[in-house]
Amino acid sequence: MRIATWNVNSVRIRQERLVAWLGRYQPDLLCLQELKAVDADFPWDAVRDAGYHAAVVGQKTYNGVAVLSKQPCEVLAKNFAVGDADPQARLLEVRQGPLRVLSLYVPNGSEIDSEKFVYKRAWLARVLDHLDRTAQPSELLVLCGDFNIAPTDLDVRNSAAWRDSVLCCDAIRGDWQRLLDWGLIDCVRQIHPQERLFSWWDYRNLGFIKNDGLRIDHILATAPCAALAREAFVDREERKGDKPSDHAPVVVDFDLAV
DNA sequence: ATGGTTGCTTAGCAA
Repeated sequence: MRIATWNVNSVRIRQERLVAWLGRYQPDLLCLQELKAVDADFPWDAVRDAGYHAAVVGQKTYNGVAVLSKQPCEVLAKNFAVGDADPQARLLEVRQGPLRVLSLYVPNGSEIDSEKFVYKRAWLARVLDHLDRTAQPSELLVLCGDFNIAPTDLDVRNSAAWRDSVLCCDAIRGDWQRLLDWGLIDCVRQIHPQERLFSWWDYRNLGFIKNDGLRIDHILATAPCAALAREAFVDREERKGDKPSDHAPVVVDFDLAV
């Protein structure tokens, strides 16, 4: 079973690339982030014609997440089920057989001394609360998405420059550690313990040309699920060419049938 | 990480 995650940065402008990528890599499940479109503007027909079902939580202008799947999925949650309603569309949870999958778009956080960073950390705390309430580390569970966290300096090409950013600071890496402590494993790092792999390059500053990259898109899995991971890669090629997303897709293959 | 770029929306925000 191939599971992938990709921040497409507008599903409408990336429609052609998305369909081509589905055809090329044939994921069983693809989690998307930053749709930047309401449900009605999602490219339902193109995705269906590519052979995929879709569950979508859209939003005008910003955010928006989806899960595309070869087999139909049952939607378990759109946004957090308890507490104040999150006005931003950043979470979608689905089930396919014994497997539960979340597509997450963690807030970026802007600057460390900002309300947005407070929201980012509170949002991550709500993810943990969601896991505590609804899941167990012993089940087959995968969290996919743009976490806007580079877990270690190995995940940052120019770590000194990014050290005190919202993607790399101690506070946010502490929040990442709490996800691992809950019982989640970074599948890409498990398979490639020492490789410099990046998933995002800023449009600004010629980030890709200079390979000023960070690994902030992740596939986390519970131990029984991570034990089935066989292969993992970042599709850096997808960042090239005309009108790429600023993120590349991340892929993990599991010895798991649906 | 000043600016730089991209996307949505249509001047300014978010990333």
